[in-house]
Amino acid sequence: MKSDHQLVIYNSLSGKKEKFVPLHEDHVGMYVCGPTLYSEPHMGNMRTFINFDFIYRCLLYLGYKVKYVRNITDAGHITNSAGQEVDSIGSAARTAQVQPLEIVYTYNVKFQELQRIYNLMPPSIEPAATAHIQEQIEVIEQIIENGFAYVVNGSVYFDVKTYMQAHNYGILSGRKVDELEQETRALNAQEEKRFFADFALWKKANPEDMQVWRSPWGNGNPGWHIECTAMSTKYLGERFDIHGGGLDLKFPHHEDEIAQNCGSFGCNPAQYWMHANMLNVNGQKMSKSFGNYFLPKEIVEGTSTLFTKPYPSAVVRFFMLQAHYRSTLDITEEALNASEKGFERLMEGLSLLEKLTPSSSSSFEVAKVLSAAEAAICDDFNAPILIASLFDAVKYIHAINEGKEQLTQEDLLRFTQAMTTFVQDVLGIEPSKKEENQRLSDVMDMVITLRQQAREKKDWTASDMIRDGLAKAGIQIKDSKEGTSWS
RNA sequence: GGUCUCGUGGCCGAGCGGCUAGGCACCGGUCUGCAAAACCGUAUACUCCGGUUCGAAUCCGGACGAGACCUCCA
Repeated sequence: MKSDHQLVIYNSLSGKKEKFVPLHEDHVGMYVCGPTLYSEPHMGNMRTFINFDFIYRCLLYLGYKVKYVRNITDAGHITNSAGQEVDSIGSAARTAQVQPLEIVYTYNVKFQELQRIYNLMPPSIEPAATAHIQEQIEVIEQIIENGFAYVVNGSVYFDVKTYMQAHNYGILSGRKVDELEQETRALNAQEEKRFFADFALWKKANPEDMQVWRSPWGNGNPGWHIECTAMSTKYLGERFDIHGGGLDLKFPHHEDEIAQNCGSFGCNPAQYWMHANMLNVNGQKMSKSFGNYFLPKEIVEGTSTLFTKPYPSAVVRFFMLQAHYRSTLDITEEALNASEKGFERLMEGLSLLEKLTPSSSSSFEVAKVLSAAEAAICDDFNAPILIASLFDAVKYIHAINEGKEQLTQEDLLRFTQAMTTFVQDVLGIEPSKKEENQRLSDVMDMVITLRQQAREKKDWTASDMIRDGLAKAGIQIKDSKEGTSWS
């Protein structure tokens, strides 16, 4: 445990930055809402997962023992814009003419692959909703017993009006239910609900449902919000430290989670609620309904029509971390290119660091240069500031290389370790792996030698022909004092 | 319509009352046969109008603009 830090976290519940004090010293329980596996997660989804992966890594860096739970939604009734119940997984299964579990399995495999591509650390536990139906039923039973839910025709609804007499519905989202009431006039069509704001805990099965579970109220499906309550409670307890998710889940999903937790166990599940902001494309939230979304694999493979070339996943990840998690981020080709250049500068600085020659004394304090980096982490996981401080460090690396600054062997080692930790462990950026193709590299050695010979003979026509020819093949020649290299 | 957030230099994006954020692009320099690359350096900003303050991008009020949520969404 790093003793000399004070982590501050922006708590959505209070709307303020607060000192982070875990419930159990040195331990952190964190729950993050994961993907619904009825389609492939898009880039916006990935931003949220990348942000919480970064937060997870920061907590580990600070020395906490973190239990990180991120669920997988593979069941659950949802309501669409027309007010009808739609089982998104079920309908995807019907469209594809396969069983729901096949849908879930297919996309789960893809999601796991994306986690590897984007270098997400695996959570401690990745529980699936379908494996916790019994736990969900038990929570619902508890809510009914406490008088905050009612059964209608094989379905169970959360009783928001009764709940409001004892608790604050809207504590997270700041919504006043009375205001909502006026706006939702057409709502009385919802026959079973007593009150428009009531939400389903359990939904009676429809004849066409492909996934159905038994319950004390008959066959049916769990409501959308209850799985998170059941699983967070099972793995982290009735009360834990951090609950995270995308900003768009704040209402109703997280608000209802709080209601369910209070309604069953009498407490808000999380001390700190954290919300990651959206990824924008063309100034709008990336969303299927806007048609401005692309897949995390498309940007890596260069198959998205939005971009003219592929970008390595590490560059995309780096780009995302150059914005704070609470800010919206606009993704454009121009911005991505800027990040790519910066990424390479950072990476080259890092590899130069390993080649530096030590001196007999140090001309600056390594700890001082990197204190900004740790301070940034502690200030609500400020990744952009962290990155800025690493670029400052890169300046020092070059200064050492040019003999303007010196470090002893010991300090150099310290510097290298710290930089590697920040870049690889905290930011989760792996140096881009160059394909080590021995044959190509042998050929290139020869080509470069030929060009060098031509240059020595001042045969510029030949040397430029080689250079231009290589450029056409996508290989860039870099001349420097130390010799010629390529990439 | 209601609730909320935001408006920073050519672009992305930090900042949360006084101190150069950072990256990219631009421009200048070093290097170079030329170029590229690399490195160094300079410049450019806080939507508008009021107010508070010795001092405001930063706080308050208003205008305009953008976005999110209110319905599935990371």
